[in-house]
Parts: sequence; structure tokens; C-alpha cells
Amino acid sequence: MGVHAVKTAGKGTALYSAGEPVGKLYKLCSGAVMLFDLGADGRRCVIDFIAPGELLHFDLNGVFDHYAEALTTIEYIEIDVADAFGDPDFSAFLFEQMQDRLRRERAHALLLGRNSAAERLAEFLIQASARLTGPMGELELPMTRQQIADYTGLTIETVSRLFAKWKRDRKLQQVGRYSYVVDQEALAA
Amino acid sequence: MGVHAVKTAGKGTALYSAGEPVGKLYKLCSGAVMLFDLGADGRRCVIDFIAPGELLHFDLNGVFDHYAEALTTIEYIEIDVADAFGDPDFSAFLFEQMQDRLRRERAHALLLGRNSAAERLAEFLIQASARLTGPMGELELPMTRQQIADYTGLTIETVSRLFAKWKRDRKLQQVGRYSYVVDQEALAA
DNA sequence: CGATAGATTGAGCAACCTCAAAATTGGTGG
DNA sequence: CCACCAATTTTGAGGTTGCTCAATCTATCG
Repeated sequence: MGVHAVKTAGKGTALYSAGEPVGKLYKLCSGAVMLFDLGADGRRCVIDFIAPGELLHFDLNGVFDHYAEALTTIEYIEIDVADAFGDPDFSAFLFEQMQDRLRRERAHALLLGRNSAAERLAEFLIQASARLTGPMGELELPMTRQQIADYTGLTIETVSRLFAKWKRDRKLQQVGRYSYVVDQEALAA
Repeated sequence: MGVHAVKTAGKGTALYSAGEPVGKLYKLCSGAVMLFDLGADGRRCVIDFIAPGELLHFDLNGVFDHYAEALTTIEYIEIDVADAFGDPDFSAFLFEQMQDRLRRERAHALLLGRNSAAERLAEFLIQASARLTGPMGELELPMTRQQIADYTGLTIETVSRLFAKWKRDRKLQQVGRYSYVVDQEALAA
């Protein structure tokens, strides 16, 4: 594998779209990326949120079957698909990343299977805390209410109401535009 | 990879359980297997249904994080995890299987994100038709209503009511204990 | 033939969605 | 710095869907 330049993209940039031929693999270095899909009826479903160090997708050929969009200004590396099979170290990395992603997709399905809106959203916050926590222990949620709704299978209004309720109950504190402090104990109940 | 004997297991056999140390990989030869998870509260969530030719899991070490149970009498092969890395052919197979599984998990999440019960269940039948169709074009559903409910995030009663309604509307015909003929066109609407 | 697990059907209700309006935020330019 | 605009979020009221609870029906197996 050769040396790869770190590229930059602004918030809102579409990194790739469904239907485009696959060219490169992307490894996120900083910032956050959202992966999503569009149903036949235009309904959007958020598949996953990507954190630094993770690969965006695992398709080495064919066309993309989902969309990737930067939630913040990001830094990332492009990796040529030809490099993927040659390097045994990279193969091992690829395998681990796929395992991780399978686990997360499973956790996501489990979240969506939960019946109550409160359980779904609490589970989302707990999952997010494990991966998107900043240096000071605060949770960074650089996504809109709509995107949270599309990840949890709820409406934006339901998400908004639950956040408001939890703020009143001191289970959730907003400490910045996108920063929260979460009482995981309280939310788990 | 050496020669592996084909093993057999009866309907209802637990192939592995969450928490057990991973030993072997399993490739299904005939029959159907259900993968599922148990929430902290005992709620069961069906992750996937496995068809012949597919691997059950992709964990090479550590402990299982889900359960696998035979839905029918099955035949399968056990593969030693040590063989996985050596053989390049098997590595490629493993990679393809993981890609397939990621796609299916994604499709599952998309299904669960749909808002109406009818859409979720119709999507399940359409997905199942693509993978679990028998030699004569009939859909084999060797799972209980409860298992379908746990896969679609619905209750058993809702599943039962929708099946009954679709049978009345001739969108679904039951031709055997576990066999159906599906009018995919009609269900997609 | 009885026993047991699974499936069906019905009635009532609560949770969440829908629709609508107001409030807040962030960005832009004067 | 302030005014204005667009986008997002919040809040409210009402309606529907699907869940809950409960009883009946069916199939399978000893």
C-alpha cells in the first residue's frame, strides 16, 4: 500500500451515492459520517454513523447500494480497491472492520425491534455514548433531529418530545450546540 | 482445508448460544437456521434466517454474541477456524459471505424502519421469496408466527391478522403446512 | 382420544403519528 | 451590531394503528 494523502471535505458533502460505480474505499480520520438509504417511496433510513478510524463501506466492485454524507468537516483517506487484497495487514484490518460493522448492524436491528419509542431512543443514546464520546466524556451528536429520527425509526416530533422530557428529568443535559451529558444509568431504565 | 463430514441436527437443535466460546464455523448444506438475540428483558429478536450454502457466523475467536437454532432438520459442515486464514479460496468465500450478510442486515434494518405493519410484513415476504423459495416456486416459511413477529418487530396477533387478510384478498395462498404462493406484485403495493 | 403448543379472532385502549402553528437557531448582508 | 430570512426545533391537539388482554380454535403427537 502506498502513501495516501489525507483529504478534507466540508459538512454536508456527499462522498458517494447509490448507483455510482465503486472506486475507492474510504477510511475516516476525523469528524463524522452518516450512511443512509432511500426507500422506493423516498423515505430516508439512516443505516449508521461512522466514527474516526472506521471504513465507510466494504464493496470492492459493482455499484454502491447506499449513500454517504459528511455530518461535519471531515478528514479521510482514499484506498484503492486493488490494494485491499494484496496486503495481508490490510486484509486483517478489513476483516475486523466488517465484523465490527456486522455487530453494529445487529445492534441497530435490535434497537429498531424494541417496541417503545423511549426504549429505542435511550438505546440510541447509550450506543452513541460508547462510540461518539468526546475527550471530556461528553456525547457529541453532530446530527439533526431528523437524522436521529431516521435512525431510530421514529418521527422528529417524538424525538424532540423525549429529549425535552429527559432534559426536564435531568437524564440529559445539553452543554453545547451538539454536546450532551448523558445519565446512562437513568436512561437504561 | 481437509475433508469435512456432513453432520445432521434435528429441528429445534441449538447449534450455539451467546456466551459460549467460539470453536467452529458452520456452513449450512440443507434446511433452515434461525439466528436470534435476547434482550436484557428477555425479549427475543430474530436477526436472520439462513439458507443452504451460507455461513452462520463470522466470529473467529472470543465468545458468541447471539444464538443459532435449527428450524428444520438440517445438514451442515463444521469448519475449523484455523483453516479460515490459510486457504485463499476460503478467504474469498468468507469475504463474500460477510458482504452478503451486511447487505441482508441492512435490508433488515430498512424493513424495521418502515412505519406500517403491512409494509414490514410485505417486505419480509418479498425478501423471503428471494431466498427461501422451493423448487416449484413456492415460498417455504418453516418458522412460527412468533418467529416472524420477532423478525418484523410486530406482535404475533398482528402477523396473524395480516396473513388472514391477505389470504382473503388472494395475495397469499397457503399450499402446505409451511408452503405459500405469494403474489409479489400485489404485496409491493 | 386427550394434551399441549401454536394460531386465530375479538374488543378496548394507549402510544405514537399526523397535521398545524409557534419558537428558536444560525447564517447573511446591510 | 442589528435586522431579516431560512431551516430546524419545539409544542399542541386529535386521530389511527397496532398492542394488550382474553377466549376460542386447530394441529400435532404421544
